[in-house]
Amino acid sequence: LEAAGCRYTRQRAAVYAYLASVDSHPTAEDVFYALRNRLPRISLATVYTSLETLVSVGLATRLVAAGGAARYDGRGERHYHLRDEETGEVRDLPASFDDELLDKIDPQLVERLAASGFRVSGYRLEVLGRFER
Amino acid sequence: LEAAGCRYTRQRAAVYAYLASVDSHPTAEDVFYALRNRLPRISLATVYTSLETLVSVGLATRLVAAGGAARYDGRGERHYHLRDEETGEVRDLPASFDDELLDKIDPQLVERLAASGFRVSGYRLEVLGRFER
DNA sequence: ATCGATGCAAAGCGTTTGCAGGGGT
DNA sequence: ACCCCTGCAAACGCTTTGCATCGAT
Repeated sequence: LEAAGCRYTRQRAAVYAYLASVDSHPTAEDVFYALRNRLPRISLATVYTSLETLVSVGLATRLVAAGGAARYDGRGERHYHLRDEETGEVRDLPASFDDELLDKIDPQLVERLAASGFRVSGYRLEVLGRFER
Repeated sequence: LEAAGCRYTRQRAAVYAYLASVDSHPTAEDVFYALRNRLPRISLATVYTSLETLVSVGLATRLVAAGGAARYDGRGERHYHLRDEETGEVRDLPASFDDELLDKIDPQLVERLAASGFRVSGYRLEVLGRFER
């Protein structure tokens, strides 16, 4: 925390501790309600800013770029996407879609997931980076 | 359009035609402004509902589930995710992260993208489906 | 004629911001 | 003591909804 060059505060520490202790990928609101027991006066705005602080120093990741607008795609064939991490811009990735990619990660993945209660219907792959210029 | 069991309207047809004609992955607002020339009385709400109609009958895809809340992850190691397409719930995928997956799609992908002006910094893979019960 | 779709405006939800006061260094 | 962070509330941006009207079938 302080090692990452950010000031220690009770709230930030609590947000970080909670986030590191669960694997449920909570929303800001989830974190807020989880912390209210121990820190009754914490505000939702603080949770938001703390989370973004943690992301900016690399101690957390944001899984969905909510807040931006939804983007739509009218092309029939499935394909991968390039996403500019700074602007949110999306373009198509010029490469063919691989229906067997999940099998290449693990040949039994889909079956194992089914056995654990997750019915797979597809996957989505985004290459992250930056469009230059 | 009608083949998919949805009523033909000028607005829907225009939204669909525009979406199919571009590869820019427009936002609802982008579509709205693009159509205003031809359909000056179209409303933004109609564009939103038309887009969702197209998605529901499979003629379009929504690339980002904006509107939902952002989800955060405090775990250090990179990993894949499972996403419930109906609830938005996210869990970790129990499989090791493959740093070379992009190379398995195309060994020269990263270089080719660099040559075309996209600097790759990573990728994100989500397995889509449904948590049962 | 029917019933779903449109257009408008207002509400809704998640997120960010302005500002005054508090706490970490 | 300094300055950043917090808490509150209000603003914000994107999306959805209620309702009366319109239009495709």
